[in-house]
Parts: sequence; structure tokens; C-alpha cells
Amino acid sequence: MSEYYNQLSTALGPQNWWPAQTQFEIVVGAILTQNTSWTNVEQAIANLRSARMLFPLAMLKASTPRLARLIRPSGYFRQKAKKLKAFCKFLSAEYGGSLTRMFRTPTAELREKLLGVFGIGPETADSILLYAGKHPVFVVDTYTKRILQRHGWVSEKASYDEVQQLVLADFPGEAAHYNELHALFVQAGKNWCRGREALCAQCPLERFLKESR
DNA sequence: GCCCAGGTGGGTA
DNA sequence: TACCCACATGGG
Repeated sequence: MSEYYNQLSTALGPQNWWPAQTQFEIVVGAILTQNTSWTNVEQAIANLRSARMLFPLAMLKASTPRLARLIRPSGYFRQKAKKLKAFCKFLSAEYGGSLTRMFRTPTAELREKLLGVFGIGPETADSILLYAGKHPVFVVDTYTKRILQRHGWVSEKASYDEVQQLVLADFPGEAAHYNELHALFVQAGKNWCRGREALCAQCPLERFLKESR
């Protein structure tokens, strides 16, 4: 796995994830990007910024329909408005609205609590932990899974946890490394492993594999 | 027009 | 547990 990291890092350079100004903005982005392109999320976040809504308390006080209208470009906007509210309610109830306090919770315990919030599944929970909280977890997304499946690292049916365990076992490291590795997988997926079409011939990982045979 | 995008929750067998 | 389906906009 560390060779994959090296190959992708050389080919793509530093990814500088997560693009955001505050921790809360990362949390919001993590929810809004569910099954949605980042360009759509950017528009939604710009709307929230203009409305001065990128704060837990402001979001908590806003009505769900108003919130939904602001995040409309990100798709699934009614669902996601509920999800954002659910997180803010959770943050307020459990940590007095403080992300700093929330992230002082031990990783495993916080992950379980996040998974209990409506709208937060494993990928969103791990994105929040890693990118907003700098906890050392690896985020598994569609691209990561697709690439590892096509290269025979995991089976077609591998679960989220199985893929995550594989990477953790094979690539022990710190938050900064997991941060970069995931970002590299996503960029590599966008470039060479999109949908049903795989541009494997141009993928640096494929070249690396051929040369090492 | 079609396919795809940095998933999750709910229902059914 | 293992499948299905709804959720919805915007870009290529």
C-alpha cells in the first residue's frame, strides 16, 4: 500500500485536503458531499456562507425549509437539511455546541456516537474524525474501494470495515498520511477509474504493477 | 437524452 | 444478513 501512496503522490502531488476554512465547514461539506459532486457542494456552501449560516448555532436556529433552500444545489436537499440539523442538535446536546470539546472524545467512542446521528454513516463519520478532528482513521469511499477491488486487494463484496482494516493493517501511520492517501485515491479515481469506464492504461498504479512483474 | 457524483436510511424477506 | 429503493441537483 505504501507503494501505491508513493506512485500516486509522485503522479498527482499534494492534494491539500480538506478544502475549508473551519472545522464546522468540513463537517457540513462531509454531509453535503454524500453521493454528490464536490462542485455542487461548493455552491451550497457558498450560499450558506452568504447567509452567515456556517455556524452550529445559526444552523440550529434556522428553519429546515430555509436551510434546504440554501443547500439546494447539493442535491437531496430536504434529506441533507435534516441531516445538518441532526448533527447540530447532537453537537449542542452532547458538547454544548463545541467541536473542540467534541473532538477531545477518544476516537472509537466518538465514532460510535457519530454513527448514531441521523445521516452520518461510516464514511461521513470517518471524514469528520480525520479531516475536521485530525483523528487517525482512514476514510473509505467509492473510488478507494473501486480501485482496490480492480487491483484484487479486496473482493467485490467487501464491506466498508473490511476495506478500512486492510488499509490500516497495510499502511500504518498518522492522520496526515491517511488524509493524503484518501485524497490521492479520490483524485486517481476521478482521473482513471470513473464509473464503469476505467482508463487503466493511463493510471500510474497500473504502470507500476506492470513494471514490477 | 444518458451516466455519474468524495452515501445513508428505511423497508422487506 | 442481504437486497432494493428513495433521496435530487448539476456537469460531462
